[in-house]
Amino acid sequence: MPARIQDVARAAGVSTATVSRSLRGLPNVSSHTRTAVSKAAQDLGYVVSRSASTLASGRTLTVAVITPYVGRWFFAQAIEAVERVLRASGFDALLVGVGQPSDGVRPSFEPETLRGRVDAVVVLTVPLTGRELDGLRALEMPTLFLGAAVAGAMSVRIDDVAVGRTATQHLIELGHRKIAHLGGDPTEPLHFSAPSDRRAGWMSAMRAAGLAPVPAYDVPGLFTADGGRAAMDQLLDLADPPTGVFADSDEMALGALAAIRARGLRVPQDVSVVGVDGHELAGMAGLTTVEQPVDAQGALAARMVLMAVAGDDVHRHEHALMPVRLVRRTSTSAPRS
Amino acid sequence: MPARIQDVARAAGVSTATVSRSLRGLPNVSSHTRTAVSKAAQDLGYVVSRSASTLASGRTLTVAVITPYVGRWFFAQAIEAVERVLRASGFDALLVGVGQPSDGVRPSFEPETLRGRVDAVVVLTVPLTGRELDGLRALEMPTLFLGAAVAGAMSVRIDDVAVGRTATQHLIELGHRKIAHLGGDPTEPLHFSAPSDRRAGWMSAMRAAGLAPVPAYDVPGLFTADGGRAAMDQLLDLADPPTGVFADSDEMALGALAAIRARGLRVPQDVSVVGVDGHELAGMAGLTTVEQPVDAQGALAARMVLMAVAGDDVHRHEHALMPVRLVRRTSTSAPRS
DNA sequence: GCCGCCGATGCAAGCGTTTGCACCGATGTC
DNA sequence: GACATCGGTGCAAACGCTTGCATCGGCGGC
Repeated sequence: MPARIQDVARAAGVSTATVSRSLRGLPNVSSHTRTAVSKAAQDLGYVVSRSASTLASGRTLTVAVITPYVGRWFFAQAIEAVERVLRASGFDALLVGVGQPSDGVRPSFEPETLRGRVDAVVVLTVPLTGRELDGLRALEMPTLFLGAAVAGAMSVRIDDVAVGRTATQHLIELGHRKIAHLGGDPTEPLHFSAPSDRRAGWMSAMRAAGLAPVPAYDVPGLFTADGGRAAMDQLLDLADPPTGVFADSDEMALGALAAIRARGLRVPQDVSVVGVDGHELAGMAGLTTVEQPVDAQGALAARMVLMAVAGDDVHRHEHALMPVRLVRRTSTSAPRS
Repeated sequence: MPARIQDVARAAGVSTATVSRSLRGLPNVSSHTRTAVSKAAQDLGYVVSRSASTLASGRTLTVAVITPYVGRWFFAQAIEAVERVLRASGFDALLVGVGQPSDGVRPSFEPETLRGRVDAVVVLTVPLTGRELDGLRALEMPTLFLGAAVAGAMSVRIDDVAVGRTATQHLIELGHRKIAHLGGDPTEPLHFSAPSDRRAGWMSAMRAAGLAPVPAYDVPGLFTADGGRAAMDQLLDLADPPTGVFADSDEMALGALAAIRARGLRVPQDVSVVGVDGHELAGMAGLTTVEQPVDAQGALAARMVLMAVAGDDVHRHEHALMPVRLVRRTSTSAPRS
C-alpha cells in the first residue's frame, strides 16, 4: 500500500494540514517542521494522490492538447515542444486526438469532458465547429490556439497570408509567371485556415505583380506527400504546365519533387518548387522553403497557458505572431526562358 | 456551476447510487429508471467528475504513453495509433516525454508519479534504467513495451535482428560486398536496443555470406537525417568507400542519399542505400526500405493494455512480434562491377 | 398462505487531499 | 503590564463520486 498523507503526518508528528502545506512549499511552516516532513515523506516514498488533490483543490496540473493529427510533421513537432515545457513546469499533457474522420465526418469533440480534467487547453490548428467553440468557452479556462487566431482566446501563429506572399514573390522575382499553388483538401471536413490564408497570399502576390492566378493552377494536395505528388502530376498533364510551384507544406512539396523527377524533368531547371515549414528532410532534398519556428511556437504556447493558469490575466487575450523566413536552396531558380 | 451527481439524482427522483449505477450501465437498474436518469443527466449537461470518480474507484481511465521523442517519425506514428485506439475505448492518453537530455544525462523518469494517475503504461522504445524498471514494476499495473521486449511485461515489436539481416542480405544478393551500416549514437544516454539488434543482423548476414564486417563501415548516424548525411560523408571520405549502405532508419537513409548526391555521385549506380521504417517520404525518394507496420504495432499495443486493464490476465505477459517486409525501390541495384 | 429469493433501490462510509477558521504562544507596542 | 499582531499549527468540513450492505416489495414454490 502506498503511503498516504496521514502516514507522513504521523511519522513527522504533525497534522495532515501541515504536511500538505509543507510539501507544497506554502508559507507559515517552520523550517524545522519542513525538514521533518520532507524526511518522513522521503522515507515513506510518499507521493500525493493526484485525484484526491484535484478533487479537493480543483487544480489538475494537466493541460489538454487537442490535435487532429500527431503523425504529421508540424503537429508532432509542436506537441513535442508543448509537452516539454509543460513537463518542465510540473504539468502533464493530456493528448486528445480529434482527427481521423471515419465516414467523412469528424467525430465531434466534446469539450465538456475536459471539465475538471485539465486546467487549460491548447488547440492545435484544428478548426472547431461553433458548438465546440462554445463548449470550450463554457469551460471558462485558459485556452490557446496554435496555428490559428480565435477571438476571445490566446493564440500563437504565423502570418499565413504573408507566408503565401513570400513564397510566391520569391518565384516571381526569379522571373516566373506561371505559378501554381498546392493547397489543402477542400473536401476535408476539418477546414484549416492555414491553407486558405496561404492561398490568399499566393493570389495577392500574383495580382500585385500584375499576374492573374489561373484556376487550373490551384490544386489540392491534401497536405501529404502523396497528395502533393498527385497534384503535381495533374499540373504536369496540363497543356501549359506551370514553371513554378508553391506548396502549402514541405511534405507536399517533396511529393511534387518526386512527381517532377518521375517524368524525367529537372528541378529547378524545368520546374521550381517552394514549400512551407522547415521540415528536416526538406533540407536534405534541397527544397527552398518558407521556414516557420514550430518549436518556438509550441514552447511559447505552453508558456502562455501556464501563465494564464497561474492567474496572469494580462496576456489572457494575447495573440502572438511568430516570424517566418525564406530559406533559398536548390529547388528554385529562374525559369528557362 | 456544473451539475453534480446529486442534482441528477434529485431531478430523476432517485438516489445518487442509482444514478451512478445507471449511468455506468451496471445491472440491476430498471429500464424505466435508466431512461429517467439518462434524461435528467442529459438535461442538466451532467458529466461525471473524473477526479471524484477516480478517487472513489481507483480507476483512472487513462493510460500513460512514455516516449523519448514525439517529433521523430516512428514515435509520432506510434503515438497517434495508440491514442486513437485508447480514445475509441473511452480512455485518455497521458503523454510523458522522457527524452531531451540536457547535459547528456536524461532527466530520470519517476514511475512513482504515475501511481493513481493511470491504469496502465505503454513505453515506447525507451531503454529504462534498472531503477526505473523496478519503479514501474512496483506500480503493479499493466505495462507494455513497444519496440523492445522486457521480461515480465507485455511487448509489441519487430524482430530487429531480422530487419538488419533482411536489409543486408538484399544488398548481398544484388552483388554488394562492401556494405556499410548507419546506426544509432553510441554516446547517446538512451541506449536503444533497436540499433544494436539491427547492427547484429548486419553482421550476421555479412558473416553468413562469408564477408567480414569492416569496423570503418560501421558508423553512427544518430537516427536523424542530418546524422545520416554526416555519416555518409564520412564513409565517402574513406579510401575504399562502400558500394552498399544499410541505414537503421529511413530518416538516416534519406540523409545519406543527400550526401551521395551532393558529391555528384548517383544512386543506385554508385551507391545503393536501404533504410528501415516505411516513412512516407522514403516512398517519394524511391528509397528501398524494410517496412515495419507502425500503426498496427501502436494499435495492437493499445488493445493489449486495454485488455489487461479489463482484467484479462491471459495475455499479461504476451510478446507480439509483427512482420516486416522489404520494399524494393530505386535506391538499390547491383554495384558497378 | 408462508417462506425464501431476487431484482431494484437507498444509506452511508469511505477515497486522500486542501483549506477556512480557530487557537496558541511569543513578540512588539504604547 | 495590557493588548493587538503574527507565525505556526491543528480541526474538520468539504470535494463528488463509488460501493458494500441493508432494505423492501413482489413472486414462485410447496
